[in-house]
Amino acid sequence: MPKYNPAEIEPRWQRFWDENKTFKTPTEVTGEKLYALDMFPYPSGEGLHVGHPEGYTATDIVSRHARMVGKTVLHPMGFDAFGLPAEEHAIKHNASPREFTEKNINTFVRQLKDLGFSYDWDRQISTTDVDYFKWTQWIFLVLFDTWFDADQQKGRPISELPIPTEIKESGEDAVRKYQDEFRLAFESHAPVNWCPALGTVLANEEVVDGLSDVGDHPVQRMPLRQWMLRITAYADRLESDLDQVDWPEGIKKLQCDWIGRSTGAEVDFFIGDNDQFEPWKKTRTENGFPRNLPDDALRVYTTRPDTLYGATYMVIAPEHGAVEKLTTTEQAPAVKKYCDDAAMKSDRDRQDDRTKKTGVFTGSYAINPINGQPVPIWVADYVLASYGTGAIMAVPAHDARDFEFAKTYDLPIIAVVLPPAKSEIDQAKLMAGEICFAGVGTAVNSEIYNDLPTDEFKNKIIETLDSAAVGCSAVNYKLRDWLFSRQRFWGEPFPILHELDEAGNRTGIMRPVPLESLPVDLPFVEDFKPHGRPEPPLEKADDEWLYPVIDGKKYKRETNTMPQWAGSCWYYLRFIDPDNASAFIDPELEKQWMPVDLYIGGAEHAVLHLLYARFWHKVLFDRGHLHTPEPFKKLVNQGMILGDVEFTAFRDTNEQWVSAELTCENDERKTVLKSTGEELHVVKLDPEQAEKEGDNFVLKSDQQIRVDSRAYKMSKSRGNVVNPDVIIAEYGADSLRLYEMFMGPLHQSKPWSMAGVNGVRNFLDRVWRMLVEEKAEELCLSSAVGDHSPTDEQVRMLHKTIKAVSKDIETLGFNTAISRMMEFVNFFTKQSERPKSLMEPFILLLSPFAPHLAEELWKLLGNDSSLAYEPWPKFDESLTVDARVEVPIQIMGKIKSKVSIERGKSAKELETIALQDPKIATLLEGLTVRKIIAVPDKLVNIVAN
RNA sequence: GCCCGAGUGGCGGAAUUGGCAGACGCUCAGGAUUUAAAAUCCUGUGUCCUUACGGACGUGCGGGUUCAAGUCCCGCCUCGGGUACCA
Repeated sequence: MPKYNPAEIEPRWQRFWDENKTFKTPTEVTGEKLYALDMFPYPSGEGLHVGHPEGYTATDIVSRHARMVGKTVLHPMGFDAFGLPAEEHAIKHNASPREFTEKNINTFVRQLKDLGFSYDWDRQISTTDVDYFKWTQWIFLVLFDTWFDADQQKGRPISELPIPTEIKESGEDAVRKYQDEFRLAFESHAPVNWCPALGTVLANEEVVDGLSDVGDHPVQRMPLRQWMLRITAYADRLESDLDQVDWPEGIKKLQCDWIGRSTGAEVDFFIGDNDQFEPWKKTRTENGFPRNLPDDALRVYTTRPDTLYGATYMVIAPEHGAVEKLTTTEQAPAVKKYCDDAAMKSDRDRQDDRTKKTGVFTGSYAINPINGQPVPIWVADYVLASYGTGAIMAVPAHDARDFEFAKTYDLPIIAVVLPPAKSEIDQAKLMAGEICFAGVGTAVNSEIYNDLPTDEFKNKIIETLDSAAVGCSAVNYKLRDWLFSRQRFWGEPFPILHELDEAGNRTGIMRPVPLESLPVDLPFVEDFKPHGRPEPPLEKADDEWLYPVIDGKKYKRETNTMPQWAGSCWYYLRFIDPDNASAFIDPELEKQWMPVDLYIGGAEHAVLHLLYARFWHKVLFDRGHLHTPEPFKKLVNQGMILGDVEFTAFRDTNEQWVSAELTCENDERKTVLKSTGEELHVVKLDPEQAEKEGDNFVLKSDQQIRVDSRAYKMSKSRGNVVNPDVIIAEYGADSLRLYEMFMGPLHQSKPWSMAGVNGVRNFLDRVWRMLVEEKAEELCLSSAVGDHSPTDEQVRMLHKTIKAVSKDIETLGFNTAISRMMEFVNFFTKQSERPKSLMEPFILLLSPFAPHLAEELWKLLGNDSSLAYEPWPKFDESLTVDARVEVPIQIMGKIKSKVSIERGKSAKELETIALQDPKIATLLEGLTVRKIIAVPDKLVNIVAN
């Protein structure tokens, strides 16, 4: 009994593809190329999750389709394998992170092959391969060798950096140190996330709400020598080049917001005696606006220079360099205490305190350059040292934070912007300082600028400030430079040597490891357990590794390692030329294949990975190593696959049911009674126990009790994780692929449903039976399939299907493509004659979606080679439309009748046909026809009363 | 708070430029086949009224534009995601 048996078919075809290298990338691109890329996975110990194959199936369908339309396809897969979990595992089990990682990669490869993806496995790479990270280190050295020329907006070799004469005269070391200040990769003393409980430093992404992602321990900020990458230099290009790519608008916006470009002005407030203000202004006008701020002024950044007349006080960050200088002796103890407290505060505490504003008066005043008014200077932690100039002019009438602060400390509030007339803001309250208005409007209380609209005012006042040399227009970004080092073992070592003096101390001179000495491999380290101090584990390497001697000089290797992002910043380039031993990529191949045409992955990488990769790409582009300014032409984010829908009900301590709308979640994520906070039992219901009542679900046994119905994110703790291995074993890989595509639109998140998997399996069974004689002893074609000449109707069915499926693959509308194929099968299983000439093209249509089954049936239809490169079926437009159409006839927009007519009737003819329709004629009796709208082949609407 | 995204049957979801709401699948019900079951095949399945013929209502809510609105405009509500003192 030859039943559809994926467990037998699928491994057989996977072996066939493997042995015949069916999906090996051609060495030459002929005709059009397609580079279809998945965001490569982190090979976790848990193995593949059903979320992975969603995007992978999508790119696989696109790739398989592209091969059939004659494109040359690059479709690779690799692994982003550095990272904390492997290191943690190694510490716990006293094992090697490399072995653990390799084991996990093997599992992933096995699982991916089980799904029948058409990857070119000869190009498999892992970021942990020594041959791979050799080039990651090389790219780091490119960054190290590059400075950003702001005038040309371009990264250039450090050797081209203009050196001031006085530096040049001070000798070679001075020049090297000067250059070091401009490199895109540079050292700095930055605060890091130090977690005392875990005894380790954490990456930002491992800190959630000021607590460690693992174990919820508090995290402190402490300064440490770190490597930084000057991504801020590329902020403008990273923002403006988004115009060149075909990405979802939402993702572009996320990146823009993350870059956070804002325009405004820097303004200097004079610090000194009142009678010195006029002379100061005069000197300024004469000497111009100083690039480096002199001691006699406090510089602020504002996006609203138009509110300068409303600045009633100033605030500097507790970490601001001028705090001490500005603090009067009288205020010194209070200010010192405040700043010390702020430094001690963990991020968590700062978050908790965010709602209430605190601060302390320094005792000094600054003079507003526009009106000569003295304003008090405060210190407060709601101003960040790391943004703008670390100081602000506070305009409480027009900024919510300043308003709150002014109310707390009873500072004056002066309104200087009137809201537009149609606004609902209460003007009287605004003028009285009772409310705050942050929008735009027209100026008031601003002397000669009164009545100017905000925008005009801004431009005018920047001009004024500029000509008086007390301010200038300025741009700021939320984007910070990228903290690029980690104090971990399992990452790429930096290819940097620090020169040591006789005593073994760093001289401050750095030397890149030369290309011929790359890669710098990870040394053997006995034990990389955290030891309570934030020193990198590589400090424990033996002296031979740690202290190389070159040309008689002793060096110490850099012992920080790169973050996990490093390897994923350029892997898409290496896939093009994975075995190149002499370069990171062959320039000719790069020209052939770049950019990536389609890039699919999760939205969790919308900002960081995509921004970092674009940054590296631009640096490599500037330095002439690449020919495209952007790496990823089209980007699609797949939605999240949630667990099966769950029904939950709640019981109180007396075992009484509590209706869902009376409950809420408390801070500890426990479900409690809204009114009393009493903790409730959460009861998972069988779907049978719930039923729909109005807009909600209720208990069948007590319809007064509302229950919760929703799908949750899959998680181990919730126990709703679906393992792809299990689905493949039970339904087959083709069913899993098809189901994940059939669930809904690719970009949308959607709940898993086992019944749905069964549904698509049913469809594949029907495909099988459409062609296979199930009752026969041996595998053979169904008697219905043969060399019949097809009927018109059958031909139309095929051509309609080809058209729809082809279009849907192009727009990535896989769910509707599948439903069209279902319609085809539903139609033909009812036909007693199924012409082979129509069955063959159908199998080709199905093949990108369910490749194993398609290959099997293709062979059964008498073909002896793989269908992977068969030409994609073509359709004839004229054969996709029916000769007759059914046209609804409406009266006043309501359908009253339908007529079947020949396609292509004119509006005039339609009108006549509609009025002659007996049913319509009866209904129109006694009514006056006012107007008839007839849309050919669509509908007729009669307006009558 | 702010910024995105989404609300369509019991469920997942379909619906070129406004033009037959509910394609396709699941679920459920009935029937055929079968000694029986599984499998398969057929029929039905938005809500309400009606014995029926048929009719009324219906795309989160309230308004509007239009011959015609799931689709366009205005005002809300709910859910999901992101982000958080960025001046």
